[in-house]
Amino acid sequence: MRRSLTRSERLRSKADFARVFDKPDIRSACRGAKLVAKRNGLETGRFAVTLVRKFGNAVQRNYARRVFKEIYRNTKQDLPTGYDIIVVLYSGDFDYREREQQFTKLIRRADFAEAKN
RNA sequence: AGGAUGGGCCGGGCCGCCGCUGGGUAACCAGAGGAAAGUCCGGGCUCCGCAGGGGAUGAUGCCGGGUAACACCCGGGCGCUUCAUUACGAAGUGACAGCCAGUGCCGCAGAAAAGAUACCGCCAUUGAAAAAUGGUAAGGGUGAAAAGGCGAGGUAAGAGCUCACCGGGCCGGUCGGUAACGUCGGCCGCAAGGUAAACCUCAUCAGGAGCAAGAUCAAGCAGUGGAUGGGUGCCCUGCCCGAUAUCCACGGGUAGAUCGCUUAUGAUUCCGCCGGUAACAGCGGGACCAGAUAGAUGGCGGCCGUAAACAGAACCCGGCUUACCGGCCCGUCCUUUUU
RNA sequence: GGCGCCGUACCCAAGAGGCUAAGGGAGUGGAUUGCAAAUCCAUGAUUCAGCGGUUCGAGUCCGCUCGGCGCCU
Repeated sequence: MRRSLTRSERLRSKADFARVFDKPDIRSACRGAKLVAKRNGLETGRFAVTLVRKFGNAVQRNYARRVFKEIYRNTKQDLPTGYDIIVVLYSGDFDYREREQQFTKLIRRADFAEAKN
Protein backbone atom coordinates (compact mmCIF):
# COMPACT_ATOMS: atom_id res chain seq x y z
CA MET A 1 0.00 0.00 0.00
CA ARG A 2 1.18 3.49 -0.81
CA ARG A 3 2.09 5.67 2.12
CA SER A 4 0.04 8.51 0.70
CA LEU A 5 -2.81 10.59 2.00
CA THR A 6 -4.76 11.82 -0.98
CA ARG A 7 -7.90 13.87 -1.05
CA SER A 8 -10.14 10.79 -1.25
CA GLU A 9 -8.54 9.44 1.91
CA ARG A 10 -9.49 12.50 3.95
CA LEU A 11 -12.81 13.45 5.42
CA ARG A 12 -13.77 16.68 3.74
CA SER A 13 -17.41 17.65 4.13
CA LYS A 14 -19.33 18.88 7.10
CA ALA A 15 -21.78 16.03 6.62
CA ASP A 16 -19.02 13.44 6.99
CA PHE A 17 -17.94 14.95 10.26
CA ALA A 18 -21.49 15.12 11.53
CA ARG A 19 -22.10 11.46 10.63
CA VAL A 20 -19.05 10.27 12.57
CA PHE A 21 -19.64 12.42 15.62
CA ASP A 22 -23.34 11.65 15.75
CA LYS A 23 -23.11 7.86 16.21
CA PRO A 24 -19.51 6.68 16.39
CA ASP A 25 -18.77 2.92 16.48
CA ILE A 26 -15.52 3.47 18.33
CA ARG A 27 -14.29 5.95 20.90
CA SER A 28 -11.01 6.14 22.72
CA ALA A 29 -9.09 8.85 24.50
CA CYS A 30 -5.78 9.66 26.06
CA ARG A 31 -4.07 12.72 27.48
CA GLY A 32 -4.41 15.60 24.94
CA ALA A 33 -6.29 13.69 22.26
CA LYS A 34 -9.43 11.75 21.50
CA LEU A 35 -10.37 9.37 18.70
CA VAL A 36 -13.78 8.65 17.21
CA ALA A 37 -14.42 6.31 14.27
CA LYS A 38 -17.29 4.90 12.28
CA ARG A 39 -17.45 2.28 9.53
CA ASN A 40 -17.91 3.99 6.19
CA GLY A 41 -18.79 1.01 3.93
CA LEU A 42 -15.84 1.77 1.63
CA GLU A 43 -12.74 -0.21 0.71
CA THR A 44 -10.40 2.44 2.12
CA GLY A 45 -10.15 4.23 5.40
CA ARG A 46 -10.61 7.95 5.69
CA PHE A 47 -9.01 10.28 8.20
CA ALA A 48 -9.26 13.77 9.64
CA VAL A 49 -7.85 15.82 12.45
CA THR A 50 -9.82 18.50 14.24
CA LEU A 51 -8.87 20.81 17.04
CA VAL A 52 -10.72 22.39 19.91
CA ARG A 53 -11.44 26.07 19.75
CA LYS A 54 -8.80 27.21 22.19
CA PHE A 55 -5.91 25.36 20.58
CA GLY A 56 -3.12 27.90 20.20
CA ASN A 57 -2.58 30.12 17.22
CA ALA A 58 -2.76 29.27 13.53
CA VAL A 59 0.81 27.98 13.32
CA GLN A 60 0.43 25.65 16.30
CA ARG A 61 -2.90 24.37 15.00
CA ASN A 62 -1.54 23.67 11.53
CA TYR A 63 1.55 22.00 12.93
CA ALA A 64 -0.41 19.65 15.17
CA ARG A 65 -2.70 18.71 12.29
CA ARG A 66 0.27 18.00 10.01
CA VAL A 67 2.00 15.86 12.56
CA PHE A 68 -1.06 13.67 13.06
CA LYS A 69 -1.64 13.36 9.34
CA GLU A 70 1.99 12.28 8.97
CA ILE A 71 1.59 9.65 11.69
CA TYR A 72 -1.58 8.27 10.10
CA ARG A 73 0.10 8.17 6.71
CA ASN A 74 3.00 6.14 8.05
CA THR A 75 0.93 3.69 10.06
CA LYS A 76 -2.29 3.27 8.09
CA GLN A 77 -1.22 -0.11 6.57
CA ASP A 78 -1.41 -1.57 10.10
CA LEU A 79 -4.93 -0.25 10.69
CA PRO A 80 -8.18 -1.97 9.73
CA THR A 81 -9.72 -0.53 6.59
CA GLY A 82 -13.21 0.78 6.05
CA TYR A 83 -13.31 3.25 8.90
CA ASP A 84 -13.72 7.01 9.05
CA ILE A 85 -11.36 8.10 11.81
CA ILE A 86 -11.36 11.53 13.41
CA VAL A 87 -8.81 12.62 15.98
CA VAL A 88 -9.71 15.53 18.22
CA LEU A 89 -6.78 17.40 19.73
CA TYR A 90 -6.94 19.33 22.95
CA SER A 91 -4.67 22.18 23.94
CA GLY A 92 -1.13 21.09 24.66
CA ASP A 93 2.42 21.21 23.40
CA PHE A 94 3.72 17.86 22.07
CA ASP A 95 6.51 16.95 19.63
CA TYR A 96 6.45 14.26 16.96
CA ARG A 97 7.53 11.37 19.22
CA GLU A 98 4.95 12.18 21.87
CA ARG A 99 2.23 12.47 19.24
CA GLU A 100 3.24 9.06 17.89
CA GLN A 101 2.87 7.53 21.36
CA GLN A 102 -0.51 9.21 21.71
CA PHE A 103 -1.71 7.69 18.46
CA THR A 104 -0.60 4.14 19.22
CA LYS A 105 -2.27 4.46 22.60
CA LEU A 106 -5.49 5.62 20.97
CA ILE A 107 -5.45 2.73 18.48
CA ARG A 108 -4.69 0.14 21.18
CA ARG A 109 -7.56 1.37 23.34
CA ALA A 110 -9.95 1.55 20.38
CA ASP A 111 -10.38 -2.25 19.94
CA PHE A 112 -11.56 -2.43 16.34
CA ALA A 113 -12.27 -6.20 16.59
CA GLU A 114 -14.88 -5.56 19.28
CA ALA A 115 -16.65 -3.03 17.13
CA LYS A 116 -17.01 -5.36 14.21
CA ASN A 117 -19.29 -7.71 16.15
C1' A B 1 38.71 44.66 22.19
C1' G B 2 34.43 45.15 25.48
C1' G B 3 29.93 47.73 26.97
C1' A B 4 25.72 51.23 26.34
C1' U B 5 22.53 53.59 22.90
C1' G B 6 20.15 55.10 18.06
C1' G B 7 19.25 53.69 12.94
C1' G B 8 19.25 50.23 8.74
C1' C B 9 19.37 45.19 6.65
C1' C B 10 18.75 39.73 6.85
C1' G B 11 14.56 36.59 8.72
C1' G B 12 18.44 29.83 7.32
C1' G B 13 21.11 26.98 3.31
C1' C B 14 22.46 22.23 0.83
C1' C B 15 21.77 16.71 -0.10
C1' G B 16 18.78 12.01 0.22
C1' C B 17 14.02 9.34 1.21
C1' C B 18 8.58 9.41 2.15
C1' G B 19 4.26 12.76 1.49
C1' C B 20 0.76 17.50 0.38
C1' U B 21 -1.43 21.79 -3.13
C1' G B 22 -1.63 24.16 -8.11
C1' G B 23 -0.37 24.06 -13.48
C1' G B 24 0.75 20.44 -17.33
C1' U B 25 -1.15 14.50 -21.51
C1' A B 26 3.62 13.80 -19.46
C1' A B 27 8.66 14.82 -18.27
C1' C B 28 8.71 18.53 -15.09
C1' C B 29 7.91 23.42 -12.88
C1' A B 30 6.06 26.48 -8.88
C1' G B 31 4.47 26.66 -3.70
C1' A B 32 3.40 31.66 2.96
C1' G B 33 5.58 36.75 5.88
C1' G B 34 8.56 40.83 7.53
C1' A B 35 5.26 41.27 10.06
C1' A B 36 1.01 36.90 6.17
C1' A B 37 -0.96 39.45 12.68
C1' G B 38 -4.11 43.56 15.03
C1' U B 39 -8.19 45.21 11.55
C1' C B 40 -6.31 51.15 13.21
C1' C B 41 -6.41 54.26 8.45
C1' G B 42 -6.38 54.82 2.87
C1' G B 43 -7.66 52.90 -2.03
C1' G B 44 -8.97 49.25 -6.05
C1' C B 45 -13.05 45.82 -7.00
C1' U B 46 -18.46 44.20 -6.36
C1' C B 47 -23.56 45.22 -5.15
C1' C B 48 -27.21 48.81 -3.53
C1' G B 49 -31.50 52.28 -10.24
C1' C B 50 -28.09 57.36 -10.37
C1' A B 51 -23.96 58.28 -6.60
C1' G B 52 -27.29 64.40 -7.58
C1' G B 53 -28.33 68.70 -3.66
C1' G B 54 -28.87 70.02 1.62
C1' G B 55 -28.43 68.62 6.74
C1' A B 56 -26.70 65.38 10.55
C1' U B 57 -22.47 62.54 11.87
C1' G B 58 -17.41 61.32 11.54
C1' A B 59 -12.34 62.27 10.22
C1' U B 60 -8.24 65.54 9.29
C1' G B 61 -5.83 70.30 11.03
C1' C B 62 1.99 74.78 10.91
C1' C B 63 3.80 75.20 5.46
C1' G B 64 5.35 73.05 0.78
C1' G B 65 5.87 68.63 -1.95
C1' G B 66 5.02 63.10 -3.07
C1' U B 67 0.96 59.70 -4.07
C1' A B 68 -4.51 56.26 -6.81
C1' A B 69 -5.43 57.82 -1.79
C1' C B 70 -4.29 58.44 3.40
C1' A B 71 -4.32 59.78 9.73
C1' C B 72 1.31 57.64 5.52
C1' C B 73 6.17 59.36 3.41
C1' C B 74 9.87 63.42 2.23
C1' G B 75 11.67 68.41 2.92
C1' G B 76 11.13 72.99 5.61
C1' G B 77 9.26 76.19 9.85
C1' C B 78 8.13 76.82 15.04
C1' G B 79 7.85 74.88 20.10
C1' C B 80 9.71 71.42 23.81
C1' U B 81 13.48 67.85 25.84
C1' U B 82 18.52 66.05 26.14
C1' C B 83 23.68 66.75 24.95
C1' A B 84 27.36 70.23 23.74
C1' U B 85 28.73 74.87 24.53
C1' U B 86 33.78 80.27 22.43
C1' A B 87 30.59 79.64 18.49
C1' C B 88 28.22 77.18 14.23
C1' G B 89 25.07 73.42 16.54
C1' A B 90 23.65 67.80 17.02
C1' A B 91 19.99 64.19 18.25
C1' G B 92 15.13 63.17 19.72
C1' U B 93 10.16 64.69 19.94
C1' G B 94 5.06 67.34 19.11
C1' A B 95 -3.37 65.56 17.53
C1' C B 96 1.29 71.89 15.93
C1' A B 97 -5.81 75.88 13.22
C1' G B 98 -8.93 79.12 16.25
C1' C B 99 -10.84 80.49 23.61
C1' C B 100 -11.05 89.50 21.60
C1' A B 101 -17.94 84.45 17.35
C1' G B 102 -20.63 82.58 21.34
C1' U B 103 -21.51 79.05 25.50
C1' G B 104 -19.73 75.90 29.42
C1' C B 105 -16.13 74.30 33.16
C1' C B 106 -11.89 75.63 36.59
C1' G B 107 -13.70 70.82 42.81
C1' C B 108 -10.79 71.67 47.65
C1' A B 109 -7.82 75.63 49.30
C1' G B 110 -7.71 80.90 48.90
C1' A B 111 -9.50 87.75 50.11
C1' A B 112 -10.33 86.91 45.04
C1' A B 113 -10.76 81.71 39.69
C1' A B 114 -12.36 86.28 35.40
C1' G B 115 -14.15 92.98 32.51
C1' A B 116 -12.60 90.33 40.04
C1' U B 117 -10.96 91.48 44.74
C1' A B 118 -8.22 93.07 49.57
C1' C B 119 -7.21 88.23 54.59
C1' C B 120 -2.34 89.41 56.72
C1' G B 121 0.80 93.38 55.50
C1' C B 122 2.65 98.58 54.04
C1' C B 123 1.33 104.01 54.09
C1' A B 124 -1.79 108.44 55.35
C1' U B 125 -5.70 110.64 58.41
C1' U B 126 -8.69 110.32 62.93
C1' G B 127 -8.31 108.14 67.80
C1' A B 128 -5.79 107.40 74.56
C1' A B 129 -6.43 102.55 72.75
C1' A B 130 -9.26 99.00 70.26
C1' A B 131 -10.33 100.29 65.73
C1' A B 132 -12.50 103.21 61.56
C1' U B 133 -11.94 105.65 56.77
C1' G B 134 -8.95 106.14 52.58
C1' G B 135 -4.56 104.82 49.47
C1' U B 136 -1.73 100.47 47.61
C1' A B 137 -0.92 95.57 44.92
C1' A B 138 5.84 95.72 46.10
C1' G B 139 5.97 91.50 50.33
C1' G B 140 3.29 87.02 52.99
C1' G B 141 -0.17 83.14 52.42
C1' U B 142 -3.58 79.55 48.94
C1' G B 143 -3.51 77.02 44.50
C1' A B 144 -2.09 73.53 38.65
C1' A B 145 -3.11 78.58 37.46
C1' A B 146 -3.49 85.18 40.83
C1' A B 147 -3.65 90.18 35.39
C1' G B 148 4.20 90.27 32.00
C1' G B 149 9.69 89.13 34.22
C1' C B 150 14.02 91.38 36.42
C1' G B 151 16.86 95.66 37.97
C1' A B 152 17.04 100.91 38.79
C1' G B 153 14.57 105.48 39.49
C1' G B 154 10.38 107.28 41.86
C1' U B 155 6.85 107.62 46.17
C1' A B 156 3.60 108.90 52.28
C1' A B 157 3.56 103.67 50.92
C1' G B 158 3.29 101.82 46.18
C1' A B 159 2.17 100.73 41.13
C1' G B 160 4.80 100.36 33.43
C1' C B 161 4.06 105.73 37.25
C1' U B 162 9.12 106.43 34.45
C1' C B 163 13.59 104.08 32.22
C1' A B 164 17.19 99.93 30.41
C1' C B 165 17.15 94.72 29.01
C1' C B 166 14.07 90.38 28.04
C1' G B 167 9.03 88.86 26.70
C1' G B 168 4.27 90.45 24.17
C1' G B 169 0.95 93.12 20.65
C1' C B 170 0.14 96.31 16.29
C1' C B 171 1.87 98.66 11.71
C1' G B 172 5.27 98.83 7.82
C1' G B 173 9.55 97.36 4.29
C1' U B 174 11.22 98.07 -4.07
C1' C B 175 13.82 93.00 2.78
C1' G B 176 14.80 86.99 2.44
C1' G B 177 11.54 82.79 1.39
C1' U B 178 6.43 79.58 -3.21
C1' A B 179 4.73 79.39 1.95
C1' A B 180 4.82 78.40 7.24
C1' C B 181 8.12 81.77 9.03
C1' G B 182 12.39 84.74 9.57
C1' U B 183 14.65 89.55 9.64
C1' C B 184 14.92 94.89 10.04
C1' G B 185 12.55 99.55 11.40
C1' G B 186 8.75 102.22 13.91
C1' C B 187 4.79 102.56 17.41
C1' C B 188 2.08 100.74 21.97
C1' G B 189 3.71 100.47 28.89
C1' C B 190 1.06 96.07 27.49
C1' A B 191 -7.13 95.99 29.82
C1' A B 192 -7.14 90.96 30.96
C1' G B 193 -5.86 83.66 32.78
C1' G B 194 -6.41 78.43 31.46
C1' U B 195 -9.21 74.60 29.06
C1' A B 196 -11.28 73.13 22.22
C1' A B 197 -8.13 64.41 23.24
C1' A B 198 -15.20 70.71 26.52
C1' C B 199 -19.52 72.11 23.29
C1' C B 200 -18.18 74.71 19.24
C1' U B 201 -16.12 77.99 14.86
C1' C B 202 -13.40 77.91 10.26
C1' A B 203 -11.25 75.08 6.18
C1' U B 204 -10.85 70.39 3.62
C1' C B 205 -12.53 65.32 2.87
C1' A B 206 -16.18 61.26 3.22
C1' G B 207 -23.16 58.08 0.04
C1' G B 208 -23.69 52.89 2.37
C1' A B 209 -22.15 47.99 2.78
C1' G B 210 -18.65 44.41 2.24
C1' C B 211 -15.70 38.59 -1.57
C1' A B 212 -19.70 35.12 4.16
C1' A B 213 -19.74 41.35 -1.37
C1' G B 214 -22.07 39.52 -5.63
C1' A B 215 -23.55 36.00 -9.88
C1' U B 216 -25.16 31.10 -11.71
C1' C B 217 -26.75 25.97 -11.20
C1' A B 218 -28.70 21.90 -8.37
C1' A B 219 -31.50 19.94 -4.24
C1' G B 220 -35.49 20.72 -0.81
C1' C B 221 -40.16 22.74 1.65
C1' A B 222 -46.02 24.68 3.51
C1' G B 223 -47.97 28.02 4.12
C1' U B 224 -50.51 31.71 7.34
C1' G B 225 -51.43 36.67 8.91
C1' G B 226 -50.83 41.85 8.05
C1' A B 227 -49.55 46.70 5.61
C1' U B 228 -49.90 50.25 1.30
C1' G B 229 -46.10 51.51 0.35
C1' G B 230 -41.27 50.19 -1.19
C1' G B 231 -36.52 51.18 -3.37
C1' U B 232 -29.44 54.00 -0.67
C1' G B 233 -27.73 50.07 6.51
C1' C B 234 -28.72 58.29 9.59
C1' C B 235 -32.57 62.11 7.83
C1' C B 236 -34.82 65.40 4.16
C1' U B 237 -35.14 66.47 -0.96
C1' G B 238 -34.89 64.90 -5.94
C1' C B 239 -35.61 60.51 -8.91
C1' C B 240 -37.53 55.40 -9.90
C1' C B 241 -40.92 51.14 -9.15
C1' G B 242 -45.68 49.50 -7.35
C1' A B 243 -51.91 46.03 -6.75
C1' U B 244 -51.13 39.23 -11.36
C1' A B 245 -47.12 44.19 -7.35
C1' U B 246 -44.02 45.27 -3.30
C1' C B 247 -42.86 45.03 1.74
C1' C B 248 -43.25 43.23 6.98
C1' A B 249 -44.06 39.37 10.80
C1' C B 250 -44.52 34.22 12.14
C1' G B 251 -43.78 29.32 10.31
C1' G B 252 -41.35 25.61 6.81
C1' G B 253 -36.88 24.02 3.68
C1' U B 254 -31.50 23.98 2.23
C1' A B 255 -26.04 24.09 4.70
C1' G B 256 -24.10 21.31 -1.95
C1' A B 257 -21.38 22.76 -6.56
C1' U B 258 -19.30 26.43 -10.03
C1' C B 259 -17.73 31.43 -11.05
C1' G B 260 -15.73 35.69 -8.31
C1' C B 261 -10.19 33.38 -7.32
C1' U B 262 -5.41 34.64 -8.95
C1' U B 263 -1.34 31.82 -16.05
C1' A B 264 -1.85 37.38 -12.70
C1' U B 265 0.05 42.78 -17.65
C1' G B 266 -0.65 44.92 -12.27
C1' A B 267 -0.44 51.95 -7.96
C1' U B 268 3.58 44.31 -9.74
C1' U B 269 8.83 43.13 -9.42
C1' C B 270 14.30 43.18 -10.93
C1' C B 271 18.29 45.78 -13.56
C1' G B 272 20.15 50.17 -16.01
C1' C B 273 19.86 55.42 -17.41
C1' C B 274 17.99 60.11 -16.17
C1' G B 275 15.21 64.46 -13.29
C1' G B 276 14.74 65.85 -8.11
C1' U B 277 17.97 67.85 -1.52
C1' A B 278 14.45 63.82 -0.69
C1' A B 279 9.84 61.10 -0.73
C1' C B 280 9.07 59.96 -5.66
C1' A B 281 8.48 60.44 -10.90
C1' G B 282 10.01 59.39 -16.20
C1' C B 283 12.34 56.26 -19.98
C1' G B 284 14.48 51.46 -21.76
C1' G B 285 15.03 46.16 -21.11
C1' G B 286 13.96 41.47 -18.56
C1' A B 287 10.57 38.40 -15.40
C1' C B 288 5.30 36.38 -14.68
C1' C B 289 6.18 34.96 -8.78
C1' A B 290 0.94 30.76 -3.64
C1' G B 291 -4.18 30.17 -4.86
C1' A B 292 -6.03 26.23 -0.53
C1' U B 293 -11.67 25.39 0.85
C1' A B 294 -11.60 20.35 7.47
C1' G B 295 -8.10 24.58 4.46
C1' A B 296 -1.76 22.71 0.83
C1' U B 297 5.43 23.78 2.88
C1' G B 298 5.67 18.57 6.94
C1' G B 299 8.48 14.23 8.91
C1' C B 300 13.08 11.43 9.26
C1' G B 301 18.54 11.19 8.39
C1' G B 302 23.32 13.93 7.31
C1' C B 303 26.37 18.50 6.94
C1' C B 304 27.17 23.81 7.49
C1' G B 305 27.65 26.61 14.09
C1' U B 306 23.24 24.07 18.18
C1' A B 307 18.70 25.99 13.25
C1' A B 308 16.15 28.11 16.97
C1' A B 309 12.42 33.96 17.73
C1' C B 310 7.68 36.17 16.45
C1' A B 311 4.67 33.63 13.67
C1' G B 312 0.71 30.75 8.49
C1' A B 313 -1.86 33.93 2.45
C1' A B 314 -8.01 33.18 2.32
C1' C B 315 -10.36 39.11 -3.14
C1' C B 316 -6.01 42.41 -4.03
C1' C B 317 -2.74 46.58 -2.98
C1' G B 318 -0.40 51.28 0.00
C1' G B 319 0.59 52.57 5.05
C1' C B 320 0.38 52.57 10.55
C1' U B 321 0.75 49.78 15.01
C1' U B 322 2.12 45.60 17.73
C1' A B 323 5.34 40.73 18.34
C1' C B 324 10.50 38.90 17.59
C1' C B 325 15.90 34.26 18.48
C1' G B 326 20.26 35.31 16.42
C1' G B 327 23.57 37.76 13.08
C1' C B 328 25.72 41.78 10.01
C1' C B 329 26.65 47.09 8.82
C1' C B 330 26.82 52.42 10.16
C1' G B 331 26.74 56.75 13.73
C1' U B 332 27.50 58.62 18.90
C1' C B 333 29.35 57.97 23.97
C1' C B 334 32.24 55.36 27.88
C1' U B 335 36.28 51.94 29.60
C1' U B 336 40.87 49.25 28.73
C1' U B 337 45.22 47.96 25.79
C1' U B 338 48.89 48.82 21.79
C1' U B 339 51.49 52.12 18.27
C1' G C 1 -12.43 35.87 6.48
C1' G C 2 -15.48 40.25 7.67
C1' C C 3 -18.59 43.34 11.07
C1' G C 4 -20.09 44.83 16.00
C1' C C 5 -20.43 44.98 21.51
C1' C C 6 -18.38 44.55 26.39
C1' G C 7 -14.50 44.48 30.61
C1' U C 8 -15.69 48.37 37.91
C1' A C 9 -14.76 43.53 44.86
C1' C C 10 -16.07 36.33 44.70
C1' C C 11 -21.13 37.31 41.76
C1' C C 12 -24.84 41.10 39.80
C1' A C 13 -23.79 45.94 38.96
C1' A C 14 -24.48 52.17 39.48
C1' G C 15 -21.20 56.10 38.55
C1' A C 16 -19.82 59.31 32.50
C1' G C 17 -14.01 64.98 34.41
C1' G C 18 -13.46 66.92 41.01
C1' C C 19 -13.45 65.83 47.70
C1' U C 20 -13.86 59.08 50.87
C1' A C 21 -15.79 54.99 43.72
C1' A C 22 -23.16 54.02 45.19
C1' G C 23 -26.27 49.69 46.06
C1' G C 24 -27.71 44.33 46.32
C1' G C 25 -26.24 39.12 46.97
C1' A C 26 -22.42 35.88 48.82
C1' G C 27 -18.31 35.57 52.47
C1' U C 28 -16.18 36.77 57.40
C1' G C 29 -16.85 38.57 62.61
C1' G C 30 -20.48 39.85 66.30
C1' A C 31 -25.64 40.25 68.42
C1' U C 32 -30.08 37.16 68.83
C1' U C 33 -31.26 31.30 69.76
C1' G C 34 -31.01 25.42 73.64
C1' C C 35 -29.09 24.76 68.21
C1' A C 36 -30.14 26.62 63.41
C1' A C 37 -32.93 29.64 59.71
C1' A C 38 -34.64 34.56 59.35
C1' U C 39 -33.44 39.43 61.28
C1' C C 40 -29.98 43.42 63.03
C1' C C 41 -24.86 45.57 63.30
C1' A C 42 -19.88 45.73 61.45
C1' U C 43 -16.48 44.56 57.45
C1' G C 44 -13.21 44.72 52.51
C1' A C 45 -11.30 48.04 45.63
C1' U C 46 -3.28 50.74 47.97
C1' U C 47 -7.50 51.88 42.26
C1' C C 48 -11.99 50.54 37.79
C1' A C 49 -8.52 44.53 32.12
C1' G C 50 -3.19 46.47 31.04
C1' C C 51 0.16 50.39 29.05
C1' G C 52 0.81 55.33 27.30
C1' G C 53 -1.14 60.36 26.27
C1' U C 54 -4.45 65.07 27.04
C1' U C 55 -5.66 67.73 31.69
C1' C C 56 -4.02 71.06 37.71
C1' G C 57 -6.85 66.41 38.20
C1' A C 58 -8.99 60.37 34.26
C1' G C 59 -13.03 54.72 36.21
C1' U C 60 -14.92 58.77 32.82
C1' C C 61 -11.72 61.91 27.16
C1' C C 62 -7.98 59.99 23.13
C1' G C 63 -4.61 56.07 21.24
C1' C C 64 -2.34 51.06 21.50
C1' U C 65 -2.43 46.08 23.65
C1' C C 66 -4.92 41.89 26.17
C1' G C 67 -9.25 39.06 27.31
C1' G C 68 -14.50 37.73 26.66
C1' C C 69 -19.15 37.64 23.87
C1' G C 70 -22.43 38.13 19.64
C1' C C 71 -23.76 38.48 14.30
C1' C C 72 -22.92 37.54 8.79
C1' U C 73 -22.61 31.82 4.73
